[in-house]
Amino acid sequence: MFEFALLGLLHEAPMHGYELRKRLHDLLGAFRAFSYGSLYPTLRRLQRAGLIVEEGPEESALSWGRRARKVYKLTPEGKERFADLLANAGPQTWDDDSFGVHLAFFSRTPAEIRMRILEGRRRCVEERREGLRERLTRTGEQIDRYTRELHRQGLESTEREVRWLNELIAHEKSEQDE
Amino acid sequence: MFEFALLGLLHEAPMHGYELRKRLHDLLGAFRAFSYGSLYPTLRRLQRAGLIVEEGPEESALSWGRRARKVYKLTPEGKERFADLLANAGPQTWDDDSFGVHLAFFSRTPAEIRMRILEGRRRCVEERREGLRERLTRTGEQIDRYTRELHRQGLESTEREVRWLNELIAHEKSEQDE
DNA sequence: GATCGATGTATCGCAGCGATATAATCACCT
DNA sequence: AGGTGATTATATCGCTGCGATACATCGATC
Repeated sequence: MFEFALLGLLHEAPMHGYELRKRLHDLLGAFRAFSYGSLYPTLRRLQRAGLIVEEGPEESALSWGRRARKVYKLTPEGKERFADLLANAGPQTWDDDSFGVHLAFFSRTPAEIRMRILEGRRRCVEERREGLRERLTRTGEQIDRYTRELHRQGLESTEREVRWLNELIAHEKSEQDE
Repeated sequence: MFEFALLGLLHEAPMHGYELRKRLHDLLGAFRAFSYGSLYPTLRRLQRAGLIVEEGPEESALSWGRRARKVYKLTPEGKERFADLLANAGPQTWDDDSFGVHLAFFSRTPAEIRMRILEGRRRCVEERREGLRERLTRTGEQIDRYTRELHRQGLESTEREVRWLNELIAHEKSEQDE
Protein backbone atom coordinates (compact mmCIF):
# COMPACT_ATOMS: atom_id res chain seq x y z
CA MET A 1 0.00 0.00 0.00
CA PHE A 2 2.46 2.54 1.24
CA GLU A 3 4.89 0.89 -1.10
CA PHE A 4 2.51 1.34 -4.00
CA ALA A 5 1.93 4.98 -3.13
CA LEU A 6 5.63 5.78 -2.86
CA LEU A 7 6.49 4.08 -6.11
CA GLY A 8 3.62 5.89 -7.79
CA LEU A 9 4.80 9.27 -6.59
CA LEU A 10 8.41 8.66 -7.46
CA HIS A 11 7.21 7.80 -10.94
CA GLU A 12 6.58 11.50 -11.42
CA ALA A 13 9.89 12.77 -10.12
CA PRO A 14 12.70 11.98 -7.66
CA MET A 15 11.85 13.19 -4.18
CA HIS A 16 12.98 13.10 -0.58
CA GLY A 17 11.01 11.66 2.31
CA TYR A 18 9.47 14.81 3.63
CA GLU A 19 8.20 15.85 0.24
CA LEU A 20 6.76 12.40 -0.42
CA ARG A 21 4.83 12.60 2.79
CA LYS A 22 3.59 16.10 2.04
CA ARG A 23 2.39 15.05 -1.39
CA LEU A 24 0.62 12.03 0.03
CA HIS A 25 -0.97 14.08 2.74
CA ASP A 26 -2.15 16.59 0.22
CA LEU A 27 -3.38 13.90 -2.13
CA LEU A 28 -5.08 11.57 0.34
CA GLY A 29 -4.81 13.18 3.75
CA ALA A 30 -8.57 13.11 4.20
CA PHE A 31 -8.63 9.35 3.77
CA ARG A 32 -5.37 8.08 5.27
CA ALA A 33 -2.73 9.16 7.73
CA PHE A 34 0.58 8.29 6.03
CA SER A 35 2.71 8.88 9.09
CA TYR A 36 6.46 9.17 9.27
CA GLY A 37 6.52 6.06 11.37
CA SER A 38 5.73 4.15 8.21
CA LEU A 39 7.35 6.35 5.65
CA TYR A 40 11.02 6.03 6.54
CA PRO A 41 11.00 2.30 7.26
CA THR A 42 9.19 1.75 3.97
CA LEU A 43 11.72 3.83 2.09
CA ARG A 44 14.53 1.76 3.52
CA ARG A 45 12.70 -1.42 2.65
CA LEU A 46 12.32 -0.25 -0.94
CA GLN A 47 15.95 0.73 -1.02
CA ARG A 48 17.10 -2.65 0.26
CA ALA A 49 14.91 -4.30 -2.35
CA GLY A 50 16.63 -2.26 -5.04
CA LEU A 51 13.43 -0.55 -6.15
CA ILE A 52 14.70 2.92 -5.37
CA VAL A 53 18.16 4.45 -5.07
CA GLU A 54 19.50 7.46 -3.28
CA GLU A 55 20.53 10.15 -5.71
CA GLY A 56 23.92 11.66 -5.02
CA PRO A 57 23.25 14.64 -2.73
CA GLU A 58 26.05 16.57 -4.47
CA GLU A 59 24.08 18.36 -7.15
CA SER A 60 22.07 20.30 -4.59
CA ALA A 61 25.22 22.40 -4.11
CA LEU A 62 23.29 25.12 -5.87
CA SER A 63 20.82 25.89 -3.10
CA TRP A 64 23.11 25.25 -0.17
CA GLY A 65 22.29 26.03 3.35
CA ARG A 66 19.53 23.39 3.21
CA ARG A 67 19.53 20.59 5.68
CA ALA A 68 20.82 17.25 4.48
CA ARG A 69 18.09 15.47 2.56
CA LYS A 70 18.10 12.20 0.77
CA VAL A 71 16.55 12.27 -2.65
CA TYR A 72 15.30 8.94 -3.92
CA LYS A 73 14.54 7.92 -7.47
CA LEU A 74 13.02 4.86 -9.07
CA THR A 75 15.21 2.18 -10.54
CA PRO A 76 14.05 0.22 -13.60
CA GLU A 77 13.14 -2.58 -11.17
CA GLY A 78 11.05 -0.10 -9.25
CA LYS A 79 9.12 0.89 -12.34
CA GLU A 80 8.62 -2.75 -13.14
CA ARG A 81 7.39 -3.42 -9.64
CA PHE A 82 4.84 -0.63 -9.89
CA ALA A 83 3.56 -1.99 -13.18
CA ASP A 84 3.31 -5.44 -11.58
CA LEU A 85 1.32 -4.13 -8.66
CA LEU A 86 -1.09 -2.58 -11.11
CA ALA A 87 -1.33 -5.65 -13.33
CA ASN A 88 -1.97 -7.95 -10.38
CA ALA A 89 -4.68 -5.74 -8.92
CA GLY A 90 -6.51 -8.31 -6.79
CA PRO A 91 -8.99 -8.63 -3.93
CA GLN A 92 -6.94 -6.63 -1.47
CA THR A 93 -6.95 -3.78 -3.96
CA TRP A 94 -10.61 -2.98 -3.48
CA ASP A 95 -10.81 -2.51 0.22
CA ASP A 96 -11.43 0.95 1.64
CA ASP A 97 -7.86 2.01 2.22
CA SER A 98 -6.36 0.60 -0.90
CA PHE A 99 -8.95 1.79 -3.34
CA GLY A 100 -8.45 5.48 -2.62
CA VAL A 101 -4.73 5.18 -3.17
CA HIS A 102 -5.21 3.41 -6.46
CA LEU A 103 -7.72 5.99 -7.61
CA ALA A 104 -5.20 8.73 -6.93
CA PHE A 105 -2.92 7.15 -9.52
CA PHE A 106 -5.58 6.35 -12.04
CA SER A 107 -4.42 8.72 -14.76
CA ARG A 108 -1.20 6.72 -14.75
CA THR A 109 -3.12 3.43 -14.90
CA PRO A 110 -4.02 1.54 -18.11
CA ALA A 111 -7.72 1.79 -18.97
CA GLU A 112 -8.32 -1.93 -18.76
CA ILE A 113 -6.87 -2.11 -15.25
CA ARG A 114 -8.85 0.95 -14.23
CA MET A 115 -11.94 -0.97 -15.24
CA ARG A 116 -10.94 -4.05 -13.29
CA ILE A 117 -10.32 -2.04 -10.16
CA LEU A 118 -13.58 -0.10 -10.42
CA GLU A 119 -15.60 -3.26 -10.94
CA GLY A 120 -13.79 -5.08 -8.17
CA ARG A 121 -14.45 -2.21 -5.84
CA ARG A 122 -18.11 -2.16 -6.83
CA ARG A 123 -18.53 -5.82 -6.09
CA CYS A 124 -16.82 -5.35 -2.75
CA VAL A 125 -19.09 -2.48 -1.75
CA GLU A 126 -22.13 -4.37 -2.99
CA GLU A 127 -21.23 -7.25 -0.75
CA ARG A 128 -21.01 -4.99 2.24
CA ARG A 129 -24.33 -3.46 1.24
CA GLU A 130 -25.99 -6.87 1.13
CA GLY A 131 -24.55 -7.72 4.51
CA LEU A 132 -26.01 -4.57 5.97
CA ARG A 133 -29.40 -5.13 4.32
CA GLU A 134 -29.57 -8.65 5.57
CA ARG A 135 -28.65 -7.50 9.07
CA LEU A 136 -31.31 -4.80 9.08
CA THR A 137 -34.17 -6.88 7.75
CA ARG A 138 -33.33 -9.91 9.84
CA THR A 139 -36.24 -10.75 12.08
CA GLY A 140 -35.86 -12.43 15.44
CA GLU A 141 -33.23 -11.07 17.84
CA GLN A 142 -34.04 -7.45 18.57
CA ILE A 143 -31.26 -5.12 17.56
CA ASP A 144 -29.96 -2.22 19.60
CA ARG A 145 -31.29 1.18 18.56
CA TYR A 146 -27.84 2.73 18.08
CA THR A 147 -26.44 -0.23 16.25
CA ARG A 148 -29.43 -0.11 13.97
CA GLU A 149 -28.78 3.57 13.30
CA LEU A 150 -25.16 2.76 12.50
CA HIS A 151 -26.22 0.10 10.05
CA ARG A 152 -28.85 2.34 8.45
CA GLN A 153 -26.26 5.02 7.89
CA GLY A 154 -23.78 2.44 6.61
CA LEU A 155 -26.33 1.06 4.19
CA GLU A 156 -27.21 4.46 2.80
CA SER A 157 -23.55 5.28 2.43
CA THR A 158 -22.70 2.08 0.57
CA GLU A 159 -25.71 2.54 -1.69
CA ARG A 160 -24.41 5.99 -2.62
CA GLU A 161 -20.95 4.66 -3.25
CA VAL A 162 -22.27 1.97 -5.58
CA ARG A 163 -24.16 4.63 -7.53
CA TRP A 164 -21.02 6.74 -7.69
CA LEU A 165 -18.97 3.78 -8.91
CA ASN A 166 -21.58 3.07 -11.55
CA GLU A 167 -21.16 6.59 -12.86
CA LEU A 168 -17.40 6.24 -12.95
CA ILE A 169 -17.69 2.92 -14.76
CA ALA A 170 -20.20 4.32 -17.25
CA HIS A 171 -17.86 7.20 -17.92
CA GLU A 172 -14.96 4.82 -18.50
CA LYS A 173 -17.06 2.79 -20.92
CA SER A 174 -18.17 5.83 -22.84
CA GLU A 175 -14.54 6.86 -23.16
CA GLN A 176 -13.50 3.42 -24.30
CA ASP A 177 -15.60 3.57 -27.45
CA GLU A 178 -14.85 7.20 -28.08
CA MET B 1 -10.14 -0.57 20.68
CA PHE B 2 -10.24 -4.32 20.54
CA GLU B 3 -9.75 -4.16 24.27
CA PHE B 4 -12.73 -1.86 24.63
CA ALA B 5 -14.90 -4.09 22.49
CA LEU B 6 -14.00 -7.25 24.38
CA LEU B 7 -14.58 -5.68 27.77
CA GLY B 8 -17.88 -4.32 26.53
CA LEU B 9 -19.05 -7.71 25.35
CA LEU B 10 -17.93 -9.51 28.48
CA HIS B 11 -19.96 -6.98 30.41
CA GLU B 12 -23.05 -8.78 29.18
CA ALA B 13 -21.94 -12.31 29.95
CA PRO B 14 -18.87 -14.55 30.26
CA MET B 15 -17.81 -15.90 26.90
CA HIS B 16 -15.06 -17.80 25.13
CA GLY B 17 -12.91 -16.47 22.29
CA TYR B 18 -14.79 -17.90 19.36
CA GLU B 19 -18.08 -16.55 20.61
CA LEU B 20 -16.62 -13.11 21.25
CA ARG B 21 -15.38 -12.99 17.73
CA LYS B 22 -18.70 -14.14 16.31
CA ARG B 23 -20.57 -11.52 18.27
CA LEU B 24 -18.20 -8.80 17.15
CA HIS B 25 -18.43 -9.93 13.59
CA ASP B 26 -22.18 -9.91 13.77
CA LEU B 27 -22.24 -6.54 15.51
CA LEU B 28 -19.65 -4.67 13.46
CA GLY B 29 -18.49 -7.00 10.73
CA ALA B 30 -19.43 -4.52 8.04
CA PHE B 31 -17.14 -1.91 9.54
CA ARG B 32 -14.19 -3.83 10.97
CA ALA B 33 -12.45 -7.15 10.57
CA PHE B 34 -11.80 -8.33 14.16
CA SER B 35 -9.56 -11.18 13.18
CA TYR B 36 -8.35 -14.03 15.35
CA GLY B 37 -4.84 -12.75 14.91
CA SER B 38 -5.80 -9.93 17.25
CA LEU B 39 -8.38 -11.64 19.35
CA TYR B 40 -6.34 -14.23 21.20
CA PRO B 41 -3.31 -12.04 21.88
CA THR B 42 -5.63 -9.35 23.21
CA LEU B 43 -7.39 -11.82 25.46
CA ARG B 44 -4.07 -12.87 26.91
CA ARG B 45 -3.07 -9.25 27.38
CA LEU B 46 -6.28 -8.58 29.27
CA GLN B 47 -5.74 -11.68 31.34
CA ARG B 48 -2.20 -10.69 32.25
CA ALA B 49 -3.47 -7.25 33.21
CA GLY B 50 -5.98 -8.87 35.52
CA LEU B 51 -8.99 -7.41 33.71
CA ILE B 52 -10.45 -10.81 32.87
CA VAL B 53 -10.10 -14.27 34.37
CA GLU B 54 -10.58 -17.73 33.02
CA GLU B 55 -13.61 -19.40 34.51
CA GLY B 56 -12.97 -22.91 35.72
CA PRO B 57 -13.78 -25.20 32.77
CA GLU B 58 -15.24 -27.80 35.15
CA GLU B 59 -18.85 -26.75 35.15
CA SER B 60 -19.19 -27.42 31.47
CA ALA B 61 -19.27 -31.10 32.41
CA LEU B 62 -22.93 -30.91 31.60
CA SER B 63 -22.60 -30.60 27.85
CA TRP B 64 -19.54 -32.77 27.47
CA GLY B 65 -18.14 -33.92 24.22
CA ARG B 66 -17.44 -30.26 23.36
CA ARG B 67 -13.95 -29.24 22.56
CA ALA B 68 -11.91 -27.51 25.26
CA ARG B 69 -12.89 -23.87 25.44
CA LYS B 70 -11.79 -21.15 27.74
CA VAL B 71 -14.54 -19.02 29.14
CA TYR B 72 -13.49 -15.56 30.29
CA LYS B 73 -15.29 -13.24 32.62
CA LEU B 74 -14.71 -9.68 33.75
CA THR B 75 -13.02 -8.97 37.05
CA PRO B 76 -14.05 -5.88 39.07
CA GLU B 77 -10.88 -4.24 37.70
CA GLY B 78 -12.08 -5.06 34.21
CA LYS B 79 -15.39 -3.35 34.82
CA GLU B 80 -13.57 -0.36 36.23
CA ARG B 81 -11.31 -0.26 33.21
CA PHE B 82 -14.30 -0.25 30.87
CA ALA B 83 -15.88 2.62 32.80
CA ASP B 84 -12.56 4.49 32.62
CA LEU B 85 -12.31 4.05 28.90
CA LEU B 86 -15.78 5.52 28.58
CA ALA B 87 -15.16 8.38 30.97
CA ASN B 88 -11.92 9.35 29.25
CA ALA B 89 -13.46 9.31 25.80
CA GLY B 90 -10.97 11.53 24.00
CA PRO B 91 -9.76 12.51 20.51
CA GLN B 92 -8.88 9.00 19.47
CA THR B 93 -12.43 7.98 20.28
CA TRP B 94 -13.97 9.80 17.36
CA ASP B 95 -11.98 8.45 14.49
CA ASP B 96 -13.65 6.18 11.97
CA ASP B 97 -12.78 2.83 13.50
CA SER B 98 -13.31 3.72 17.09
CA PHE B 99 -16.59 5.54 16.75
CA GLY B 100 -18.51 2.58 15.36
CA VAL B 101 -17.37 0.38 18.20
CA HIS B 102 -18.40 2.93 20.78
CA LEU B 103 -21.77 3.37 19.15
CA ALA B 104 -22.36 -0.35 19.39
CA PHE B 105 -22.13 -0.07 23.16
CA PHE B 106 -24.12 3.11 23.48
CA SER B 107 -27.06 1.68 25.37
CA ARG B 108 -24.56 0.76 28.06
CA THR B 109 -23.05 4.26 28.00
CA PRO B 110 -24.11 7.14 30.29
CA ALA B 111 -26.11 9.81 28.47
CA GLU B 112 -23.60 12.57 29.13
CA ILE B 113 -20.75 10.54 27.68
CA ARG B 114 -22.89 9.60 24.70
CA MET B 115 -23.28 13.29 24.04
CA ARG B 116 -19.57 13.96 24.32
CA ILE B 117 -18.76 11.19 21.88
CA LEU B 118 -21.38 12.28 19.37
CA GLU B 119 -20.23 15.89 19.46
CA GLY B 120 -16.58 14.91 19.28
CA ARG B 121 -17.31 12.75 16.29
CA ARG B 122 -19.22 15.55 14.64
CA ARG B 123 -16.37 17.97 15.05
CA CYS B 124 -13.99 15.39 13.67
CA VAL B 125 -16.11 14.78 10.57
CA GLU B 126 -16.65 18.51 10.12
CA GLU B 127 -12.91 19.00 10.07
CA ARG B 128 -12.50 16.41 7.39
CA ARG B 129 -15.31 18.03 5.46
CA GLU B 130 -13.60 21.41 5.61
CA GLY B 131 -10.35 19.88 4.45
CA LEU B 132 -12.11 18.35 1.47
CA ARG B 133 -13.95 21.58 0.64
CA GLU B 134 -10.78 23.58 0.79
CA ARG B 135 -9.03 21.06 -1.41
CA LEU B 136 -11.79 21.14 -4.00
CA THR B 137 -12.20 24.90 -4.23
CA ARG B 138 -8.49 25.62 -4.15
CA THR B 139 -7.47 27.40 -7.31
CA GLY B 140 -4.02 27.16 -8.80
CA GLU B 141 -2.53 23.65 -9.23
CA GLN B 142 -4.78 21.63 -11.48
CA ILE B 143 -6.13 18.54 -9.76
CA ASP B 144 -6.40 15.11 -11.31
CA ARG B 145 -9.85 14.16 -12.55
CA TYR B 146 -10.04 10.94 -10.54
CA THR B 147 -8.68 12.49 -7.39
CA ARG B 148 -11.27 15.23 -7.75
CA GLU B 149 -14.00 12.60 -8.06
CA LEU B 150 -12.71 10.90 -4.94
CA HIS B 151 -12.79 14.16 -3.03
CA ARG B 152 -16.25 15.05 -4.34
CA GLN B 153 -17.57 11.69 -3.16
CA GLY B 154 -15.76 12.09 0.14
CA LEU B 155 -17.23 15.53 0.65
CA GLU B 156 -20.76 14.38 -0.05
CA SER B 157 -20.31 11.46 2.27
CA THR B 158 -19.00 13.55 5.16
CA GLU B 159 -21.80 16.08 4.66
CA ARG B 160 -24.31 13.27 5.00
CA GLU B 161 -22.63 11.94 8.09
CA VAL B 162 -22.71 15.36 9.74
CA ARG B 163 -26.42 15.58 9.04
CA TRP B 164 -26.92 12.10 10.47
CA LEU B 165 -24.95 13.00 13.59
CA ASN B 166 -27.04 16.12 14.01
CA GLU B 167 -30.15 13.99 14.04
CA LEU B 168 -28.68 11.65 16.62
CA ILE B 169 -27.65 14.58 18.77
CA ALA B 170 -31.06 16.20 18.47
CA HIS B 171 -32.67 12.96 19.49
CA GLU B 172 -30.38 12.69 22.52
CA LYS B 173 -31.25 16.23 23.53
CA SER B 174 -34.97 15.65 23.19
CA GLU B 175 -34.61 12.59 25.38
CA GLN B 176 -32.59 14.45 27.96
CA ASP B 177 -35.44 16.82 28.76
CA GLU B 178 -38.06 14.16 28.57
C1' DG C 1 -16.86 -43.94 5.20
C1' DA C 2 -15.83 -39.73 3.15
C1' DT C 3 -16.02 -35.13 2.74
C1' DC C 4 -17.45 -30.58 4.02
C1' DG C 5 -18.50 -26.85 6.97
C1' DA C 6 -18.80 -25.19 11.44
C1' DT C 7 -16.57 -24.92 16.06
C1' DG C 8 -12.50 -23.84 18.56
C1' DT C 9 -7.61 -22.19 20.01
C1' DA C 10 -3.41 -20.42 18.68
C1' DT C 11 0.94 -18.35 16.36
C1' DC C 12 3.80 -15.86 12.91
C1' DG C 13 5.25 -12.14 10.15
C1' DC C 14 4.10 -7.88 8.52
C1' DA C 15 1.99 -3.09 7.83
C1' DG C 16 1.22 1.02 9.71
C1' DC C 17 0.18 4.55 13.37
C1' DG C 18 1.22 7.87 17.19
C1' DA C 19 4.53 9.73 19.99
C1' DT C 20 8.82 11.25 20.35
C1' DA C 21 13.77 12.80 19.61
C1' DT C 22 16.90 15.65 17.18
C1' DA C 23 18.38 19.45 14.53
C1' DA C 24 18.80 23.10 11.22
C1' DT C 25 16.59 26.94 8.92
C1' DC C 26 13.40 30.73 8.29
C1' DA C 27 10.20 34.49 9.21
C1' DC C 28 8.87 37.60 12.39
C1' DC C 29 8.93 40.58 16.22
C1' DT C 30 11.31 43.47 19.52
C1' DA D 1 21.23 41.65 17.96
C1' DG D 2 18.49 38.40 20.02
C1' DG D 3 14.55 35.51 20.94
C1' DT D 4 10.60 32.70 19.56
C1' DG D 5 7.92 29.68 16.92
C1' DA D 6 6.83 27.47 12.57
C1' DT D 7 8.66 24.75 8.89
C1' DT D 8 11.84 21.56 6.87
C1' DA D 9 13.97 17.15 7.54
C1' DT D 10 15.28 12.33 9.16
C1' DA D 11 14.65 8.66 12.18
C1' DT D 12 13.20 5.20 15.92
C1' DC D 13 10.22 2.84 19.36
C1' DG D 14 6.39 0.40 21.03
C1' DC D 15 2.10 -0.92 20.06
C1' DT D 16 -2.29 -2.45 17.61
C1' DG D 17 -4.18 -5.26 14.44
C1' DC D 18 -4.65 -8.01 10.10
C1' DG D 19 -4.12 -12.10 6.96
C1' DA D 20 -2.49 -16.53 6.49
C1' DT D 21 -1.93 -20.59 8.41
C1' DA D 22 -1.95 -24.69 11.42
C1' DC D 23 -4.20 -27.92 14.07
C1' DA D 24 -8.13 -30.54 16.06
C1' DT D 25 -13.01 -31.93 16.86
C1' DC D 26 -17.73 -32.28 15.71
C1' DG D 27 -22.15 -32.77 13.06
C1' DA D 28 -24.44 -33.28 8.74
C1' DT D 29 -24.87 -34.81 4.16
C1' DC D 30 -24.04 -37.81 0.37
